[in-house]
Amino acid sequence: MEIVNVVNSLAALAQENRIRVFRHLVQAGPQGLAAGQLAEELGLAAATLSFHLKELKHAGLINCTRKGRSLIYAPNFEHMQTLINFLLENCCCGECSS
Amino acid sequence: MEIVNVVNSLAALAQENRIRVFRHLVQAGPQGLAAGQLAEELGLAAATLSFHLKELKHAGLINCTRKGRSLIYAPNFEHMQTLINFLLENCCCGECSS
DNA sequence: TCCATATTTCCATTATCGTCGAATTATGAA
DNA sequence: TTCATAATTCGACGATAATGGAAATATGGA
Repeated sequence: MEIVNVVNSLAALAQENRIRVFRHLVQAGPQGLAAGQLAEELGLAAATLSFHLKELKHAGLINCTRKGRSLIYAPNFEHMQTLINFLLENCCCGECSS
Repeated sequence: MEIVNVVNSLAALAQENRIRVFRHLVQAGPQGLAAGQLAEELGLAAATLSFHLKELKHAGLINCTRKGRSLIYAPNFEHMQTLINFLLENCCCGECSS
């Protein structure tokens, strides 16, 4: 993973509504959730949620598939794993081996 | 760690110059580096670096001690470990055990 | 085709971020 | 005390982010 991707991924997660969205999707699991359901459950305006979903998707943290009229969003666990590995790899210096 | 601290820490790292500063400090190790030395080695204006150091310090990612006229900055490895543990704890769902 | 639903894009507004020169504060040495 | 060095704070600027109403796009059903 390039450093610019790391910065983008961290920036995507470094916003309260987006981290709520992401964790909600993590809790929902691999089968994902529709955008509308997310908007209702998190109390976000559709346009606002769409903006944040785009950010998370652009960073590679979530995937999107269509199911009928709905767009289903789910976490990209592999990307998250890569991001965490990068942080562990560069920040741990022995003292903080996991 | 509170979620607001997580957001603050991620936001602090989600900026190219700040991640450069942080990783430079990580590489320098626990003995740390003076602000002026950091500024020179990273090619940053003193005021700019000071701004970023304040952000990192406020997030708890680095510590600061005075040594004569110089202020020495060093990574806070414990904080980093806590942050990584939070991410692992909340995002891993079995698929991505480290 | 026409309509309803789901979501995104567009737009404007407000707030915050990143930058750096200049001024200020803090420390140490003569 | 006076000066030099180290770093921060101040001030201003341009750039980007966050928000949500309104309009546009996409899909499916009648």
